[in-house]
Amino acid sequence: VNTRSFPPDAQIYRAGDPANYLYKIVTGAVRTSRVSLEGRRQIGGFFLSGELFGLEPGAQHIFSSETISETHVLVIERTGLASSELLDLMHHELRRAQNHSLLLMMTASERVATFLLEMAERIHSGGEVQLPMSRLDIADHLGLAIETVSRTLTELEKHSAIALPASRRIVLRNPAALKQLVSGNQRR
Amino acid sequence: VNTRSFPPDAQIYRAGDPANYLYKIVTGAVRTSRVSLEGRRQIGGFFLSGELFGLEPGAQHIFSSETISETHVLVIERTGLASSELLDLMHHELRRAQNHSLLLMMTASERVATFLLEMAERIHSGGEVQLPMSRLDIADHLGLAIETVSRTLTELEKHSAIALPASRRIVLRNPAALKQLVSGNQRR
DNA sequence: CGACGCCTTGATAAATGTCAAACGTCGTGG
DNA sequence: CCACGACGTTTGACATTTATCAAGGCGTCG
Repeated sequence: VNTRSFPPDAQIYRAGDPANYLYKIVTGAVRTSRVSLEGRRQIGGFFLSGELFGLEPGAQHIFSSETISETHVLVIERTGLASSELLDLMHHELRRAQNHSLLLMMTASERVATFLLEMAERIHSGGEVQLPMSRLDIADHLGLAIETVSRTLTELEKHSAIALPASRRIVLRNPAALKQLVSGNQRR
Repeated sequence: VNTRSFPPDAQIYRAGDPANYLYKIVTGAVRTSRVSLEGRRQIGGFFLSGELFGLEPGAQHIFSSETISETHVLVIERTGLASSELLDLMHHELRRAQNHSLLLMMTASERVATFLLEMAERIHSGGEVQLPMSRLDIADHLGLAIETVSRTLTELEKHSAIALPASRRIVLRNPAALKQLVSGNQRR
């Protein structure tokens, strides 16, 4: 169990690298990504303080991973983990991937609302979310154009579901409205 | 290790049921599905002869599973599997889920082409695919409207990438063109 | 102050969804 | 044997959503 530090936008591992290590974030934020044949970038997930990433099916990484901000990680040898632990982590990843698929079948505002609620939950900083990632990162995670993400956010602000004191600070003014949006009970 | 048979459109297990068993298809075809809060149906995957399904994160099923045609399965107790086997299966599922996410970020024709190529590979019946599932099933798997799936198929037929001797029989007349489509090198 | 990166906004085009109708196939019953 | 009806599929017209292209604003850091 070793520790390492990375500046912003540094690559921690690349797709194709052997997947021998897991990483636990001490401070900072990380995204995993891959570029499809068509040239589209997919962001598999975002990982925040206290979260674990780097676990992948097979011996090699399919996704690359890059830091978003300056990041300190604990490096954990995969071989040092009991298979029951591995199984648990795999469960978690699988569920994440399945939910991501579901998310990608939603409309733009549903995706954005879902994303915000999830982020708020994971950051648990009382109604206000400080996003580490750029709009483009969010767009590539949600499968939307960056302009659509931006427009959707201002739309949510207009309906006073959220407030945007700064572009990366988001106040969940009305989480219930967001949840309702996710449940699709209202069409606009 | 037991064996069971189901008529078409029978439910094998439901979301929420304890996930104590895996199923190996002897003959037939199965789909796993769930319905989101918004009422959209998502089909997680299709499973064909020889394939294994029913493995899910956690103790309960998240997806339901239904037969598509008459189906015979081998029922396998999860507890009877070595954790290394479980891990392998989980790997496989995880990769499937990740690829599904990628698919859902593609355009309609890319999704359909990808789907056809994958099906052809799994059925390996020499250039011709006999699809067990309905257009609606395909649509709910690809995250498209049924009409879009239908239109895309006739479009592919017009470009003589495929032939449609019957609605559920598809001849891959030009797999290279399909692959090219998937790689996004041509816009229409 | 100025330049750069990121974000937003606007105008327009393209893709996809929705609603509706027609078509084909297949099985049933007259 | 044929007519009918049910169901899945296709096609058409149109509405809506989202992407694309282009410009402008805003904040930060030199």
